[in-house]
Amino acid sequence: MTPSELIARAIQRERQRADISLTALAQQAGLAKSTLSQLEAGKGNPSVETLWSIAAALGVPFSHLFEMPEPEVKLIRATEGVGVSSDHADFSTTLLDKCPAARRRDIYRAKVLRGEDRRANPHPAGTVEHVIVISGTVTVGPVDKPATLNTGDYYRYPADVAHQYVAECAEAQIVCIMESLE
Amino acid sequence: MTPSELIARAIQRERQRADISLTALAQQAGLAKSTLSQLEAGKGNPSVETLWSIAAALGVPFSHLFEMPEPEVKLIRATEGVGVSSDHADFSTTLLDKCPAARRRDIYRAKVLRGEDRRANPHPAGTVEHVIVISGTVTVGPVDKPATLNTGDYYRYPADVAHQYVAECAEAQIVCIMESLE
DNA sequence: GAACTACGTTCGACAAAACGAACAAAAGGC
DNA sequence: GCCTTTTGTTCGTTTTGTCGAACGTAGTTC
Repeated sequence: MTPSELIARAIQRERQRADISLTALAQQAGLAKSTLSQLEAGKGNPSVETLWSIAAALGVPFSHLFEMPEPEVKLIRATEGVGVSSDHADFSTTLLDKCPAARRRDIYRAKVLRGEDRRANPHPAGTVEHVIVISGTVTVGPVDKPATLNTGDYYRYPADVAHQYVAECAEAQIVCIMESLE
Repeated sequence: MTPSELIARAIQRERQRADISLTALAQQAGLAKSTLSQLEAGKGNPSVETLWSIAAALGVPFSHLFEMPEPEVKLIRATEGVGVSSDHADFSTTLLDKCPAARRRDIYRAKVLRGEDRRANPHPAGTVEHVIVISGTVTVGPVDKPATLNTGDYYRYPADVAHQYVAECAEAQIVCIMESLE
C-alpha cells in the first residue's frame, strides 16, 4: 500500500463521514480545491503542513489519516490468536489488539509457565503496563516493586524500567495492557 | 506545536534511539543528507513520501513520527476495588484505572451474575470496548452482533450503539476496557 | 602534523507541489 | 424550460521541497 493511496482513501473516508463537500473542506483547511482533488485521486504527495490543515479541518487527529479502516468487531478465542515471538518458551503472548496510530496502547494476553522468570527490558519512557490475572498466580512488576497476583487481581506499574513476569504456579494466564503516555 | 517541530523532534529521537548517523540514515532512506538535516532543524515541510522513507529506514511505524515523546504503581486485589454504582444487582463493576486526561480509556473489572441481562446505552460516538473473560461464560457485544465468550476469550466491538452483557453461567468475571477515539 | 575518513551544514539548480482561474456536470429554484 | 448554485476536475503559473556538490568541523591513522 503506497502512502498516496492510503491518504487518498483516508481523506475520502473522513470527508464522507463528516458529510462535507470537497470545496467546503478546502476552504476550511485553507487549501486550494485542486490540491484536495488531486489528493483524493491518489495522485498527490502532500506535505505535512497540507495534511495537518486537512486533519484540523476534518476535526480528526493527524495520524488518523494514515490508518487502515479496521473491522468493527474482532473476536479472539482463548485458543486462538497470533502469537508474539518470545525467546522464552515459558512465556507466550498473544497480541489481542494493536495500538492504533492515534494512541499508544497494546493489549496482550499472555501465558506464563513456571520455570525461569521472564525479564523484560525497559520500554520507551512513559510506558505503563496494566496486568489483570485471568488464572493462576504470578509475580509481576518492576524488579524493585514486584507484586504477587491471584486471579482477578489488577496491577499497574511503570514499564520504562526493567520488569518481570514470574509464574508462581504451573501455568498462569494474564491480560496485559501496555500503554505510553503522550 | 507546529508539525515541523514535532517531526524534527521525532526524527532526532528515533534516530538517536536507533544509534545511526544522519548520513547513514539518509543513505538508507534514499534521501539527500541535506533534506534530513533541514528536517531535523525544524526548517522543513516534508512530503509524505519523504517521511515514509524515513520511517521505513528507522524501522518504526509511520505514525510514530507524529507522537509526542514521554509512574507509580497501583495494585487492586480481586476482592478489593471501588465499586461503581449500578442499578443492576447482577452486574457489579470495579473501576481499575481511570482514564488520564491525555487519553480516553477506562479499565473495568466486572462481575456478571445470571439473571436479567444487562443492557448498556450507547456511549459517545467512537467509543470502543474490549472485553476479556476472566471466568465463566458471558454473551457481550452490540445487540446485533453479540458474541458468547469463555474464559480467556477476547472481543472488541463498537460501544456507541446499544450493547449488552449477559451471564451464561451463575457468575462470570470480565475485564472491560472502554476507550474513546480522540 | 599532514592525510584521511566521517559527521552535519549551507548553497544553487531542478523537479514537483500548491495555487488560482477556467472548465464541464449535476442539483435545486422559480 | 432556463437560470443559478454547487459539485469536482483540469491547466498554466508560482512557490517550495528535494537533490547533489561544496563546505567547515572533528576525530583517526600513520
